[in-house]
Amino acid sequence: MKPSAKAPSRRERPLPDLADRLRRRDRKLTGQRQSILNILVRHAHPLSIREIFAELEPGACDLATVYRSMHLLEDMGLVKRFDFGDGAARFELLAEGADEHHHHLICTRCTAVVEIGECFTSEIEQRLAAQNGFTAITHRLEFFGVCPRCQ
Amino acid sequence: MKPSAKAPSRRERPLPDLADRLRRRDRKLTGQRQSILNILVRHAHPLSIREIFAELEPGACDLATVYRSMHLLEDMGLVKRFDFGDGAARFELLAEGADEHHHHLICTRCTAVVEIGECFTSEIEQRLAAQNGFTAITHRLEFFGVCPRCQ
DNA sequence: TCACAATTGCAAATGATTTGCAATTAGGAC
DNA sequence: GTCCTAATTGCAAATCATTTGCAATTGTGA
Repeated sequence: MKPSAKAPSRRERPLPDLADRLRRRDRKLTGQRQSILNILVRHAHPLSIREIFAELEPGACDLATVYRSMHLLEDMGLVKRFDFGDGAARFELLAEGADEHHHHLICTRCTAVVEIGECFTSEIEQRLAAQNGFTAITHRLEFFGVCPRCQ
Repeated sequence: MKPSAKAPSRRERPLPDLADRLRRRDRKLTGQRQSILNILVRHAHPLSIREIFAELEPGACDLATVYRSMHLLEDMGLVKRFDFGDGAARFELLAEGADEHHHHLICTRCTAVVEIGECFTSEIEQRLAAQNGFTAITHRLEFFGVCPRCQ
């Protein structure tokens, strides 16, 4: 491994309680995890693994470690995974505790993303659950179109 | 190739106008395409490539050909592609001309699929388009949950 | 300062899907 | 029915995203 090759810039510790949340689960606060989170903090939009990896300082973190970290962060509820249908998962940082359920409007040409705060399907979910005997219903909803700049 | 090794059963020509639709585009009505379509006709639910391939008579059609055929059928508007988020595309036959816009309720345990005829997002689409200057808006919406049998 | 589980890098393995290429074939023309 | 040619196919190798085995390394609590 290359432990000390990690961090030039020193503005780590993105989420104030990050260390605690990790510790609570017997996980370690490693340099690579901090680097990844810093990148997520700087971007409001969903990032693909490859985008995250590209922003990491060269040698800061292995690609496999990014994948593993995203799984961990997802399990911990720190990030939310999105699937825009292009074969690559995207991740967005979730604020502490907040549920942050929302959707996206994605440009099919340039992949620009507009966040849509509202969600209009909860009643529908209830009804579907009742009608079909399903439980634990969730949904995935994304909108696609051509953004103003790409028209 | 194994041309004559194709078809034991002889109830081909699934869609009455299939040949015409293909011809119109300078495409050929091959045995493998008929076999694939026959399978789709027999199943009302979205099938993955692997499921389609498994139902083909052994040696009837190469896996690569199934992939290529699904692209062709999709381009021709004969099938609709779905993404349930498990990394494998699914395809469902579309009836002639019909738009058939609909969604699914998928069991996260056994992958059972319930078709949901209604779609409730058109007004929302309109609004999103107007608010964000997007055009050609479409959406992907799937529900997930645990079906009665898996609870 | 220690011990040990958690973590990481690296490389190889997966799994879905695509593609190059030479051989084959469907379908229109004669 | 026979030809001709572009469309199609099988096969194998190539991609791409993601995962995993393993030995070396490092946070962390004691």
